[in-house]
Amino acid sequence: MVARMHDSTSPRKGRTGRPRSAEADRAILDATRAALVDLGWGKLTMGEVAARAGVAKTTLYRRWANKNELVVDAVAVLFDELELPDRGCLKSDIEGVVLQFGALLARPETKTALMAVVAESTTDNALRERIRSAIVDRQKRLVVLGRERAQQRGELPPDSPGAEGALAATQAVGLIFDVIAGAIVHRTLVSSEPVDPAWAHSFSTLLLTGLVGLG
Amino acid sequence: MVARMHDSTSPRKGRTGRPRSAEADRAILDATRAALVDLGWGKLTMGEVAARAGVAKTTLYRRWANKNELVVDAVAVLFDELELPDRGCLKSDIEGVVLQFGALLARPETKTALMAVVAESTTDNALRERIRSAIVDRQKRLVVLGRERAQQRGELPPDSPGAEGALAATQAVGLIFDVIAGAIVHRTLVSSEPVDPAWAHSFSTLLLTGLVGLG
Amino acid sequence: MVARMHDSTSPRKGRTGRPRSAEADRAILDATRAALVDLGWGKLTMGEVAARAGVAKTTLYRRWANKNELVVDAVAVLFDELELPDRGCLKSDIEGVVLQFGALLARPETKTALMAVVAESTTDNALRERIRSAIVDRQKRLVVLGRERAQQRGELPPDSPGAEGALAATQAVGLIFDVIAGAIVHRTLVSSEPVDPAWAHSFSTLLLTGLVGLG
Amino acid sequence: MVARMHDSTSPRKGRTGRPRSAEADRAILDATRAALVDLGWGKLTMGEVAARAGVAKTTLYRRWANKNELVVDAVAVLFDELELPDRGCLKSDIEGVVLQFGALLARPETKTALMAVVAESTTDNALRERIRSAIVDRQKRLVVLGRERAQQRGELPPDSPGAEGALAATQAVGLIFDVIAGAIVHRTLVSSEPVDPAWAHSFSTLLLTGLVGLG
DNA sequence: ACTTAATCGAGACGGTACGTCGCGTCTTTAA
DNA sequence: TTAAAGACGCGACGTACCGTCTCGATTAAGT
Repeated sequence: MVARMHDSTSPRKGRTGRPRSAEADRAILDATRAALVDLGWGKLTMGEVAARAGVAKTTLYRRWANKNELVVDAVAVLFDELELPDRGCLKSDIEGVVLQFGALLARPETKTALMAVVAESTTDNALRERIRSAIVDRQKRLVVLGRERAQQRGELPPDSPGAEGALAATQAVGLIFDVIAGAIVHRTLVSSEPVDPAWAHSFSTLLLTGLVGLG
Repeated sequence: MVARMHDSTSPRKGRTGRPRSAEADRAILDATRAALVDLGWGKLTMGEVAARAGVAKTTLYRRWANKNELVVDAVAVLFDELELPDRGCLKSDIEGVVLQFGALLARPETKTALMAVVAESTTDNALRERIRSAIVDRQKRLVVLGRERAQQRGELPPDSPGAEGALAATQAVGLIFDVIAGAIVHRTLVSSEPVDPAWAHSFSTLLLTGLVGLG
Repeated sequence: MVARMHDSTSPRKGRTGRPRSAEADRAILDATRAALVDLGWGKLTMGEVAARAGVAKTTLYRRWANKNELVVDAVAVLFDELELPDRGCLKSDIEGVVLQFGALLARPETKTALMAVVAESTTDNALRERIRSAIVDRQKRLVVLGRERAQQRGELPPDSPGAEGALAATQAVGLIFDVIAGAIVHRTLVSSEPVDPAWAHSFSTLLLTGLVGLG
Repeated sequence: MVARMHDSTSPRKGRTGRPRSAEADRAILDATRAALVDLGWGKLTMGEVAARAGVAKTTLYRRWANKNELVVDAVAVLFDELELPDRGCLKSDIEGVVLQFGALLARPETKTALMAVVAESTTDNALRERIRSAIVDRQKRLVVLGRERAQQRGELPPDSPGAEGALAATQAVGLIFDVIAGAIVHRTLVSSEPVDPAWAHSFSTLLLTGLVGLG
């Protein structure tokens, strides 16, 4: 189910009949997020979402094919709030974004939704692709940006020139992203301990100087 | 559901009544893993597991309260196969365990089951606790062991003496575990790229020497 | 369970939503009767009825709260086939209806179902009420009709005028109904002997002339 | 299952091993009657009876093969209390026994148990036979006795002599028994109205003088 | 006293049916 | 044509009892 059933931007010109309610769209997505917080993924039902949104089940299915699609759309927007403020040095930049991401994952709807859709994606390639494009890849910009800033400051060596260097840089971005996002997610969801300033400090130290520097 | 319904280690001394069948335990867990491979998390049903195990559904529910608890126990044992072979230096040891863990997560039953139960655990504290005790905490041994070995070899500084030092060491183990496990899980399940020797090399380099060394 | 879950007579005017399928109603009641013949009360299951009716189990439960209620409704209609043909004199009329009722109770589905629901009704007031309204009270018409006819023929004295007379008539109908129905049921189900013309003759003689006349 | 699994009168001579507990027998039958009152036939479970009797389920099944057998044994004794006191005339004798039987059937355990086993017997011939021998036929003595008394008093004509007359007398007893017992059972369990002196009077009048005499 | 063996309680076992819940679809009336 | 309402077929759920089967612990009668 890659093809969207739903595109609120198309005005559906030249069509007859009663138009779809834009308000229903908003109410459904809001209800989905709220229900996710209250019930979690497993207890979330389409009927419940419809009831909370004051809408018939038919109206949901007219827009989204199933629970996964609905939830991905409902939560994708939540991840766009991450930013990389310039705190003057690479270490501070890292700590800042780590704390932001940690705070985001501490919120119940974010935590629940992210894990649920990722879990579902292990058996649904289309869903995995959708998550990557809608959520994950968009956040790699933070790593790219932080890296560029650090190179300009001289905290990191510049990329090697040429195609090889570009490839190495891409791979480095991927690696760093997996390490940062993975560590935060694992600490929050598996170890279930908080991503607080002390941990952010330890983590950024490890990331910058390695195990030897950790002491 | 804090109290365990199931504890195969206690021999139930002095208790009356017919004892639980140890063979049923084993058959159920085997059937769960097999069904997980064939059907995936979403299609896995208690009835199917019972049928495959040649056991009544009641027998499952007598031991596990629901699908999540059962799958955690069924999958937990898979993680016990991880080892830390002595490859002579810290870097090689890390690469070895990273590759092992990566291979484990590449198997469908591990991947799908682990993500699903972690997702459910975001709204189920008892389940989270069970995951931690049955899976996560038991694997921290690998980090502890690798650290000790490296200290004996002189690759890492020894722990500071006294209570403070012990605390710092515990925190360091937790941090390192979150970083290693988090990175592997994230690469496998979110980025959906393989944990191969090249990546293991890059990752262990980053972990040992930090971003500067990655250059 | 005083409120009816099921009322096929109300056309639900002005209500919204998909209406209940009248065909499903019929199919379910037919299937219930057929299954009753094949399986008997004890082996009759809701799932079996649903399967025979080509209907989902939920559809049964949407209409009837349990097996008893369903069977009462399924069997009630069978009693409507009883008639009081005009055979010219009271005694013949009685013999006719006695034989009809005896034949009805000889059929397996009637016998097994009636006794089972009556047995359940000893501890279920709602069920007893349903039996009375769906089966018993509707057949009192036969007694009322037979009595009127006999009065018109002069075989029985007319009702006394006034309220007292009406009350006495009502009580007489109740008494006669208990005697006739009770005797037939008892002979069939407890004594397990047939209601044949000879017995019908003896019984109607007893009923008309009393023990002295039986001599 | 006509053969008894259980015979408390045999001392089991010459057998070794622990003897059966006579107290358990009594406790089980008492518990069965009590549970029948509280729960009714449908909700009565072997486990419940065992728990109330302070006995293991095994102990029940060692003595009775199933619920039916147990309940028949538990309730048969209740019907032996009926008597036919000599009140001087046939009509009074009838009213007396009608009221006795009515009072017996008004008690919850009697009512429930009788209907339950009769219902079950519609699909179990052995059970029907057991009921007839243990309960029904034993009460026909009341009709025989009352008839003889009335004949001695000259209220009823004597039996015709010879084999034919004996047959006729047997059939008359059967008919009268079905009418009396049937009417009382029907009024109590189906019409669910009380068998009080007024009704007993009307009924005995009908029985003696027939419909014409009923007025 | 010591064996022998049937009984006891407790409770796990393989089954069957239960009545409920959520899914995603279909069918109605109203706007 | 869409909307709300709600019935539909389907399939899994988790529970309740069934009647059977181990268990270890009693409890006599026969040695």
